[in-house]
Amino acid sequence: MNTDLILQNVARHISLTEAEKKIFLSLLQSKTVKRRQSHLAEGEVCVDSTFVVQGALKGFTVDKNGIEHVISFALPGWWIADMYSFISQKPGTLNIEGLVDSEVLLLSRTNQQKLYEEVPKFERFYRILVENSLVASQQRLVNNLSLAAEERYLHFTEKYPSIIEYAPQHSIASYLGITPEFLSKIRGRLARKQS
Amino acid sequence: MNTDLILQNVARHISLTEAEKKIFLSLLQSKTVKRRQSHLAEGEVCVDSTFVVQGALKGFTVDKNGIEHVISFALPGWWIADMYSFISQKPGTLNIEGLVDSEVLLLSRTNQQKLYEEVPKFERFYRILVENSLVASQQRLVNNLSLAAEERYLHFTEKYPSIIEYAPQHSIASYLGITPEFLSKIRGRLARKQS
DNA sequence: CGCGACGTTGATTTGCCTCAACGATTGTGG
DNA sequence: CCACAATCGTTGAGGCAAATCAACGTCGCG
Repeated sequence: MNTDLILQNVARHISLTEAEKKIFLSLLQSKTVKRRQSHLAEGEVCVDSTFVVQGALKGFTVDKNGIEHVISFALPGWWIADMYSFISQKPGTLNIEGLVDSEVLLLSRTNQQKLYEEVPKFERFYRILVENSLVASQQRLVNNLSLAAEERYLHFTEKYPSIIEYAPQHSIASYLGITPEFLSKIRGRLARKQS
Repeated sequence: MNTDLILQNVARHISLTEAEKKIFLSLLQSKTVKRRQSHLAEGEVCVDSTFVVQGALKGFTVDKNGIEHVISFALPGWWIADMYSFISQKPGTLNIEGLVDSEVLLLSRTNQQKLYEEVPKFERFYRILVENSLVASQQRLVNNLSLAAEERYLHFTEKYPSIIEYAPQHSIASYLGITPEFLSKIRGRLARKQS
């Protein structure tokens, strides 16, 4: 189990003694998620919060017409979960699967609660984590409401250049809220402009 | 200062002793925000997290074409802030103003930090609060990506019937991500269908 | 009263979608 | 190691949901 990245991630917001680190790590479970393999499926309860050590995942919902809507990507150092389901421990609507073969660490809801009790500092850690997610989510909302598709794409490539290396183009289109065909046309236009 | 509602709000997630309640309340400040009065303006640092006791507020950004985009409403019992600015204490992009004459309570960032130190339970309280906001924000993203304007409007009226009593129609249109004209047409269509 | 904010309605335009066809890769079973 | 299917991106023609623009009626308020 490669724990460097996650300890580093935690250390950005709270500092732990060696004993606390040990407790934390003992509550984690490691897993590999292969490319295209489902890690969480719609209708299941999201038992674990997932930390990506290596590789890349995507989280998405499927609407009544069978269309995928990518809600989030997760790269090394990022957390991903169906927050609604994870918090309520009721069946959720999110699917999570590997974009490439990946290494992840799991913290179950039960273990998270244990962690809060044994090392209360983690309340702060997760508060900050969730605060940052909220800021990002709201920013994305604003972008979707106020920018045209082409601008959203340019923002995206600037903000998350590394995702482009992992995610197929149609997943990026889905994340941006447009069809793959239309993203292709945007890219064509931009490439022509460039030259 | 009417503190019943906010103590009730806190009690939903953590329980406080009388002494802790006293500390908490001593860190709050009360204020009235009149209809159409700005409570927070773009470019300012969001010093306070705002709890609505009575009335209603809206939070919105203004894009480069001068178009308002309503990010959130806040009714009695709800919190509102420019999360990005509040957390980082850097100038933000959100505007907040009264939809009607309102009573609010303010918790400044400094006092919040004090609160975390003096009553660590509040770390948990705000974690849960932010978790719920995040779930709502993500759900809204999904809706915007997967539903047509009419469906979004129907969802909205079902989920937030009370907002309709306070917010003018063009603010609701903005929240839904459509123009006021188009919302008017949707409502016309629905009314005709109804009868 | 008269002005500004608000909602409505219609004509026209447009950003993005749908559908369909096609090449280039990838991967998989025989 | 090859044939074949599946996945992925591209391109074009046509269509639709929602935007834009403009005109108008109503209401509340200084």
